[in-house]
Amino acid sequence: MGRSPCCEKAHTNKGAWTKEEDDRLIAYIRAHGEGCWRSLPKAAGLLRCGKSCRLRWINYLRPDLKRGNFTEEEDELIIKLHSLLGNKWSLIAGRLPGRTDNEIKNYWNTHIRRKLLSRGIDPATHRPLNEASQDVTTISFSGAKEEKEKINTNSNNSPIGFITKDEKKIPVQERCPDLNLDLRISPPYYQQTQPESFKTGGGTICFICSLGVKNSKDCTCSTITTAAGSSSSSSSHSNSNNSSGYDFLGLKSGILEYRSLEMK
DNA sequence: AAGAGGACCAACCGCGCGATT
DNA sequence: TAATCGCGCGGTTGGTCCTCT
Repeated sequence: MGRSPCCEKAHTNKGAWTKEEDDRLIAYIRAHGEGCWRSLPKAAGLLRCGKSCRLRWINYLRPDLKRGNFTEEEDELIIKLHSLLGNKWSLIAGRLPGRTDNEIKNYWNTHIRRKLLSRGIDPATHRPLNEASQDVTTISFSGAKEEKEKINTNSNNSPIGFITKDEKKIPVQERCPDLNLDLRISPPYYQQTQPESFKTGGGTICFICSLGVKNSKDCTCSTITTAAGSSSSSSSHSNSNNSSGYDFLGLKSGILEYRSLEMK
């Protein structure tokens, strides 16, 4: 299937953006909103391709971006999410308010990779380095049992650092030892910036909506408040449930089929 | 002071996917 | 049903800054 180039490369600027280009882009998007990236450069008077404009806006110019260093909490959350999702930077970014996929990707490659390596963890598999030679490609809870013996031989290496006292009593380490279906984080950033049409009466939105998916058939906004409020935790290391808990990644509600997730 | 090498990060590139025609 | 469009994603590149020798 053929594919036309995204822009006339001969007549577009490349490389670093100038202040003037930034100003033009910001002014245009303020006036007309995001979208139609293909036609935006011409309309905004920019000699850039649409993709370049989109990237510049999303990664650098968006007003809601959080600049500055990552906090320790963000570090740990990224590690946790990466162990679940692999290199799905956009999904990970969706759970970190004000952070972009590109920023997280860069941060992962420059900081967290080293951090994990220094802990003796393989950044690709989130398993101890001396297990790294095994080809682990799929997250599987049922597989934990089968690997029990293998893993027991490496019990001197603890996984990513989220193990609890209770878990230490049982020398079984799952592939994703911290994959807690009750895992909860604070409500996503989108909740605060959602247009009114995305808010339910109680002000809580579902996972789908939190990712910015509009009018999805999977939207459970109408039921999530009840579900979150009535959920109970069976995990030994879940935090104390509160009624504002968030259905992390939609695992509890079954929106995300975590068993089919694959790690690269 | 200056050069080398590494770290960091903005930006580019190619591809996949869903929507549209 | 196939072709095309437009967008978004993940991988990679290249320029700049920093640190070390």
